[in-house]
Amino acid sequence: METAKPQTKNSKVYLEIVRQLRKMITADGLKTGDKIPSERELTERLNVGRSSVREALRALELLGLIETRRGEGTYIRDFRGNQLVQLLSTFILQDEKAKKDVTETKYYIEMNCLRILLQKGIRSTEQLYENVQNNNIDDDEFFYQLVLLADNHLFMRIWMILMDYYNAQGFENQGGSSSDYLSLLEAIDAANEDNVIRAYKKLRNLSNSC
Amino acid sequence: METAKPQTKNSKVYLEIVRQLRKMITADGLKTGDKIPSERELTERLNVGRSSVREALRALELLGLIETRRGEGTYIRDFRGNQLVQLLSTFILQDEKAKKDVTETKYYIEMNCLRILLQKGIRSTEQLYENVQNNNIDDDEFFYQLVLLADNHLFMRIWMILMDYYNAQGFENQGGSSSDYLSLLEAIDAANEDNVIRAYKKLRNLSNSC
DNA sequence: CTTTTGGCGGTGGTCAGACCACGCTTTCTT
DNA sequence: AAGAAAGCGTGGTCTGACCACCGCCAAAAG
Repeated sequence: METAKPQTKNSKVYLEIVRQLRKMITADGLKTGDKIPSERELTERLNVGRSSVREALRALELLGLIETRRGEGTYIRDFRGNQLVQLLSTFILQDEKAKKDVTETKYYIEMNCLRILLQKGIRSTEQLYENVQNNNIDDDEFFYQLVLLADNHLFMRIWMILMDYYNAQGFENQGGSSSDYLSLLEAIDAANEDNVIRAYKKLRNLSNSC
Repeated sequence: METAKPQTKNSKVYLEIVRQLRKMITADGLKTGDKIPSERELTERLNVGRSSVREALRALELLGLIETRRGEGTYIRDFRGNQLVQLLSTFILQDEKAKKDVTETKYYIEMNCLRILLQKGIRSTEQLYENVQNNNIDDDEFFYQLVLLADNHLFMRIWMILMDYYNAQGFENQGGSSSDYLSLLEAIDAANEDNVIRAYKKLRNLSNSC
C-alpha cells in the first residue's frame, strides 16, 4: 500500500499526489491521450481524501497537463500551453523587466536554433521557401519550422512557451519584409553563420552590436 | 451579491473563481506580497463551496502565482515569469532524447549569457577572478555567477533547471583547467565575442565548427 | 511595572459523505 | 431489430467536521 502522505511536515498532500502521479505516469509509460485512474481510485490507492486528489488534478488541469471529461475520466493532454499562458500573462506579467526578459530570451533561443542548424548541417525546407515566396509569412509559423528543424525538444518546448507569452503581451506584430525572411533562409543554406545572425537581426530590427 | 457560478455549462466553478480572483486583484490594485481574502471569506463572497475555492487556490499555487502560509493567509507571490518552466520541465524531460538535449541546451544557454554580457557591456567580477586564481573553481558556481550577471531572470531559471538535470544524470565531469576559465574571463573583459566563444568551447571541449 | 504564558480566534490542510450532471453500456420494451 | 430506459462509473460541487498553525492579547508570574 503506497501512500501520498507528505514525508515532511511542510509539504502538502496535494503536492505529494502530483509527484506520485508523475511517478505513476512514467512507471506505467502513459502517453498523451491515455487515461489516468479515476479520482476515487486514486483516493484509495494513495490513501488520501478525494478533495486532495482533486486539488492536485485541478492544478494540473489549469497547467494544461491533463484534461478531464465529465462522465468519462481524466486524460493526459498534449501540452500546447495556451490557456495557461494567457492566464499568467494577464495575471502577473505586469513586471516590465519580465517582459523584456521574455523578448530577449525568445530572440536568443531563436538564434540558438539557427546556430544549431548550421552546426548540424541542416538546410531549410522547400516549404519555408514557398511560404516566403508566396508572401504567405506567419512569423510564428516560420520560426516554428526552424526550431523544429533544429531537433532539440527542449528548445522547442521553451520556445513555444515563450512564443505564447510574447503573443499574449499584445506586442505589435513582429517580423520584417519577406525579403528579410528570404535572406535568412539563403544565409542558412549558405552555411554562413555571420550572415545568418546578421539576417536574423535585421529581421528583428536588432542592433548590430554583438 | 456577486457569484462565481459558471456562466456557461462548460466552465467549471474553480475556473470562474480564478477569473474573479484576477478581477478582484486588478480592481483592488493588489500587488506582490499583499494578502488576498481568506478561503472562507471567498466562499461567502463568491457564493461557492470552500472546496471549489481551494481547487482554484491550489492551482494558482502550483503555478507559483500565490503563496499560502498556514495560520496566516494567502498572499500574492513574487512571480518572475517562470515558476512555470520549473514545473513543466519536470514533466517534459522524461524521454531519452531530451537528456541529450539537456547538454546542448545548457551549453547554448551559457553561450547566450556570455553574449548578453558583451552586448550589455558587463564585465566579470573580482570574485570570479579570485576563485579562478585560487584554483577554487566549481563549474556550476562559476557559470551561476556569469548567468547572474547577464541579468535575465528567465535564462537564470532555465539554466538552474538544466544544471540540476545535468548533474543528476551523472554526466562526466565538466570543466577544464583553471587557465581555461581565466581565458574566458579575460575574453569577456576584452569584449571580444569571437574569443569569448572560442574560450568557452575550449572549456567545454566542443568542436570549433560553428 | 515588565515579562512570560496561556488561551482564543482566524487561517489553511485534510477528510468523509452526500448529491448532482453527464457519458457510456446494458437491458428492457416496442 | 430499433429505440427507450435503467444502471453504473465518472467528474463537479457543497457541507460540515476536525486538525495544525499563527498572531494577538489578556491574565498570570516575576
